[in-house]
Amino acid sequence: MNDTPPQTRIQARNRAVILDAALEVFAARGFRGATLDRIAQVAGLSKPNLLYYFRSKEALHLAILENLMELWLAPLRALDPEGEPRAQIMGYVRRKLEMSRDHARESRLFANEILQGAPRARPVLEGPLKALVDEKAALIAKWAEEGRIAPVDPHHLIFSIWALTQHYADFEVQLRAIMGETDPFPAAEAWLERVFGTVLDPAVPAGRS
Amino acid sequence: MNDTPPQTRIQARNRAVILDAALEVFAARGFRGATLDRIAQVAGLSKPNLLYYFRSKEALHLAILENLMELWLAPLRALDPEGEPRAQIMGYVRRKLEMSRDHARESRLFANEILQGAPRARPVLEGPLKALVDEKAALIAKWAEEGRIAPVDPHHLIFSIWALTQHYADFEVQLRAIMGETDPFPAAEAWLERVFGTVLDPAVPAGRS
DNA sequence: CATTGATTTGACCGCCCGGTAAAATTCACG
DNA sequence: CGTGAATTTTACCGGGCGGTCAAATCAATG
Repeated sequence: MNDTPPQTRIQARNRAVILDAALEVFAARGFRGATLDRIAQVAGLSKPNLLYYFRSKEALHLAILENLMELWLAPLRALDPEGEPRAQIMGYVRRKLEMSRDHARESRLFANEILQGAPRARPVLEGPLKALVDEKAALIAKWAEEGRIAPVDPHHLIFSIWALTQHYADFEVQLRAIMGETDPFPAAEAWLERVFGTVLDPAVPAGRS
Repeated sequence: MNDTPPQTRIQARNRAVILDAALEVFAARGFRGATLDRIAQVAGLSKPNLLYYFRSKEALHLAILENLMELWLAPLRALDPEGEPRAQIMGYVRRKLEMSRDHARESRLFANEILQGAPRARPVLEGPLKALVDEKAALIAKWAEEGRIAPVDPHHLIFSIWALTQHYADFEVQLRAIMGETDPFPAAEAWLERVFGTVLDPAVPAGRS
């Protein structure tokens, strides 16, 4: 499985620099909108030098995607079947929101990729992502059946967590246009705690008409 | 104000065809990823012919944005200060979800634009959009003070409605990868009714720890 | 310090892109 | 059906794009 056998220090450093620059540019402009010239410029290298480390734009994008998958799936993977259900789900919400705050570029890169039909990420979505989601959805469904959380549609609950947390990274420009310079994350955390806290509370009757 | 004085039938038809094709292509690939050749091809015209109706790619994109603004703001604008608060907000949620179902391309075009820093839509965001949101947020705040809905942060409530509804259009590929071919909208509608129904219910205590 | 492999550079290629010019065609109207 | 305006096409241009190549430079080892 080790397909990067001997790696010099220079290689390690330059690959890292390039991946970071490419993340920046792909996130800000999408795959087609990004140019190798710009990535090379941000990385502080010449374009042919960049292509010495990654044989094509496509390969570079795929390398980023692979690098990111573990980071991206980790918060959901950490949902613990042995833990207290509501605490587990609230923890997931919190971790996802932290992702939006601390890894906004990664979030925007994914958003760009999916918006444009996921031409490169499709296999990951239909493979590992689907498997993980199905597994955790089953867990949440079990918790609901046992009455430890309110009865919910597990898939739509997960989609809601994605939507609400990622929105703060992906649509940041819009939020700032409306809210100004104030950091939205403290209020967002309180709000999301409130939303999912009430909707998961088994003692709360599903909203009256 | 009438800056399109005499418009022939051919002009009306071709402008409409072009705008539709451009919406399709911009939504699927973003501004930089879209090409005039492709838009012309989808519209069934030659590229110079397309440029006879819109003087540049930029102008075409702006025309779409202007066309869309009214459609896009309408659901929020319809929030009626005289209506019953919860019914009004639930109606807004429903209208926005309908937008995602019936105008997915428009949603994705906006998402692309905002994701990439809103270089063209910024004025609209900071102008009319902010004004409308501030107005309606004040209305929601008033309703909350009067105890007619649960106390909420009005801005984050609105952001949540955007995030949850638009997610079904913008991330459709991801949803389908996980859920398969089944239409997600019926379940989505029930779920959103549930979420906002409980979170707005003044009789429901904010979720316990 | 010489040699050899790793790294970097400059010059370049062919293609695609946004856009233009002008000729050719079509249309509306008397 | 003739005429002038509206529309469409053909041919093209300059620049930027992803990518290649061979030469130059650098780094590590004996």
